[in-house]
Amino acid sequence: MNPRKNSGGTTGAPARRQGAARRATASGSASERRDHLVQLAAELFARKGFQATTVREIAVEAGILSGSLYHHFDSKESIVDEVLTTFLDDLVGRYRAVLARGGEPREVLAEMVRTGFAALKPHRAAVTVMQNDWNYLRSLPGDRFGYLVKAEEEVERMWIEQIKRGQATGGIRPDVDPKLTYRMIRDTIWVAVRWFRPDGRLDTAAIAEHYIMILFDGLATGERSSHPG
Amino acid sequence: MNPRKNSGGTTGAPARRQGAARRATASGSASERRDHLVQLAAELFARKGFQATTVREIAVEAGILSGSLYHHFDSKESIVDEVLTTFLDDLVGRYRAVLARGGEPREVLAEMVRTGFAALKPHRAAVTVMQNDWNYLRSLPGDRFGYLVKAEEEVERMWIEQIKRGQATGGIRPDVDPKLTYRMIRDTIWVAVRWFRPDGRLDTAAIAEHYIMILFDGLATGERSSHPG
DNA sequence: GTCTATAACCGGATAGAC
DNA sequence: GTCTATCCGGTTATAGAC
Repeated sequence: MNPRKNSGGTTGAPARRQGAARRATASGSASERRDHLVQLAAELFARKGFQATTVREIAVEAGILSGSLYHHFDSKESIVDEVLTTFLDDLVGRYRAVLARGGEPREVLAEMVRTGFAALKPHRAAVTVMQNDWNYLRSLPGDRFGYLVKAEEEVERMWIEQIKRGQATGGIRPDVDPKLTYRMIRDTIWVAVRWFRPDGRLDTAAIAEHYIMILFDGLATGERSSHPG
Repeated sequence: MNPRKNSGGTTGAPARRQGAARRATASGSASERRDHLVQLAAELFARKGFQATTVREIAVEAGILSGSLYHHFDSKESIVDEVLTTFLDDLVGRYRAVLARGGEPREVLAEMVRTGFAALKPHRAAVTVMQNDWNYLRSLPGDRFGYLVKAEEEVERMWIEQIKRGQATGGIRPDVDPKLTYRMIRDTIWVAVRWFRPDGRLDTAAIAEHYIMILFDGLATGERSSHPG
């Protein structure tokens, strides 16, 4: 069996690339070819949805026939698996780096917001797939995509810890619910992939600063607690 | 042809129920039956996604066979069409009512936020379908779902007008981008359907007030412009 | 590494009996 | 209004030639 094939099953993200001691072959390595195929598939999954994208379409996009795809991948699922894992590994790594740098909770949170928005551009397709097809992929028999939940839980702990730390040390107002606040921040970042355009009026950095401004200082002018309700 | 069937095509939402002069039949009217089927289908669409839900599953849920469904509906698409239209008609009507009451822009915006969150409970399935399958449905040939865009555009104009009015009259800070701000508010509301549970710790009213607090006053303690960055 | 050919299956939709 | 029976096309995946 081709060692690069993802046999999936019960193994989570950590076990995935045991064959990943990829020799750097002369040029146009097999792993580059594979990554290219994954990228093509990701774009199609993002545009049409995972289920609505056929392996034939992926193959046509790559200039081969559908049967040939199975030389590279076990199944259609293993392709989307690789799309999502690549994104999550990168994101979690970046969050860890932000936390490792330390600092005031409010600064750390702002930096995490910037990290999230910054991921929209390089991982646009993967984020879209995660947004649209997360429910479906999780519902598949077996826990092939259980690592999605594991990664989400780790990220949630990171955010909530900073929010609570900010409340304890005084930078964050104590009367907000940490978990609810985390969810709203998270959702606001990732759902932006629906309207964000790389060539649009605002880049992800500008969007991040705009959101950080509203998130910390609010929309209202004048004194606090002057909002209606 | 059965007048209750939605032949879809180019007609938008307003033209839909020309046959809707439903006689109130004795009991368990045909329209009630139909609405029940739509509701069952909506739950399945929300849980598994539109494409992953088969007409056979919908039929089984209703205790009939798949062929029998076609006595009530033209197609699977016409079912999801009805799910979304019912929701959008209700939502747009409620927004219009809020605007008709008038008031300070900040009060109006807060009331619109409350209106959105309040819709999560009665329209949970429809909102989920809109979130997950909007892209796919829009991509279908023909503009069968063009009314989705029309309704979204009307709602966008409503929000942005209030934000701009607030900036002009002084209640909303002038240095935020109205369109960007609208998108973030909109997304924060609707994406909450992913984690909102009707029997959970917080009801939609509490979630709305929590969000309104952060949205207008911000997360930070102390003076303005003290945020990092 | 790709192609040809095809297996095995499942999807939406229809026609007509009852 | 529902059932029976079925059509027809599309889907993933496989086997073996080149």
